Amino acid sequence: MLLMVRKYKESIYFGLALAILFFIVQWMEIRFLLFSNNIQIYILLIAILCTGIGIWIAGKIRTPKVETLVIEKPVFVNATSDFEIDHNELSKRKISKRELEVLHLMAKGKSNQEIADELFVSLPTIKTHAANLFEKLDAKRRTQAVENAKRLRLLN
Amino acid sequence: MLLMVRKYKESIYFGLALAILFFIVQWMEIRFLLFSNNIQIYILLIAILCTGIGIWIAGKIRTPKVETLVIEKPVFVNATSDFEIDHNELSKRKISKRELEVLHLMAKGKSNQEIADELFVSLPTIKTHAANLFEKLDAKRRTQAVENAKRLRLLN
DNA sequence: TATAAAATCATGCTAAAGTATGAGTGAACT
DNA sequence: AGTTCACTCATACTTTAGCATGATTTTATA
Repeated sequence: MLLMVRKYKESIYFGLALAILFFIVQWMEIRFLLFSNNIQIYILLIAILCTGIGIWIAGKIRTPKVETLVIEKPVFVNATSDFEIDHNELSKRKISKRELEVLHLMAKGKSNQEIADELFVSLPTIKTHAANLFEKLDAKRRTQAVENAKRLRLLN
Repeated sequence: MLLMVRKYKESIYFGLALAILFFIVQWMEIRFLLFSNNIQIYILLIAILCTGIGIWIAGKIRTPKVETLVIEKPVFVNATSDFEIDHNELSKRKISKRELEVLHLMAKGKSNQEIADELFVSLPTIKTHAANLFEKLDAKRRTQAVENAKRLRLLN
């Protein structure tokens, strides 16, 4: 309960402010201080007041514009400097030789057409290989496939 | 004159909005649609509306209070080659901070739409950044851009 | 306070990527 | 001989990427 009060503090304040406003309105009506024939001015005051409240609320609830600075912290994991492909991961994911070949060329930034030309096969073939790779690497796009493959040590 | 309009654009908009609001009020009064005996509900609507407007205005006129958030990103490297970003290459190619940000997300395998969502900007904006990046990295495709960036030590 | 640079957004377009589905071929294995 | 599997190709389709161009707005800076 108390936690909820804290969490929605601003909203509750706003509600309270509105409630108080209405008591004032009521009171003014009763006292005949309300210039009912000139309601515009009255509404103007409400409008300006509430706009002010809105600005105040915004100031309270606004999230500060965060500027992210990424600091790369090196973590030494493995003293061997030379890359070695993870054959275990390869067979676990049932990635074929041809698919790996396509993956390599994809990682080099080649287009499907370029890969097809390089491997002397047709464009649809490369697309099939690519689709199979995405499936096997849990990727939706080639960039993601390459990224995942590097993470899994299938590429360097 | 025109400059003033520009400078106080938000205020002018607010004034105009208020004016329109009053015309509506006037019109409702004329039409007898205004529930004058149940004015509280009416005022409630005005109050909520204007609070919303206030929040909107605050969002527009707020000074960007930047707060730097430092994220330590663990980078797995082998002992021989620890990665360090080549700031020289960055400035030589005039790659801006925002562009580098986009490049990082591209390297993670995100789509333009995902990048746009993550950075709270529109899709065309990301496309522009991407196009500029390709130009600056001598790349034709995003995969190639990422590959080149890694080669130039702008990414790891 | 002008000016330049960076960042944003839009639109209309073409090219490429990706999806879904089906199907043929040849090698390897039992 | 039959089965499995990698590899190949195709067609039709949808989505995303990328290009060109121009404009506005922010932000930094001289």
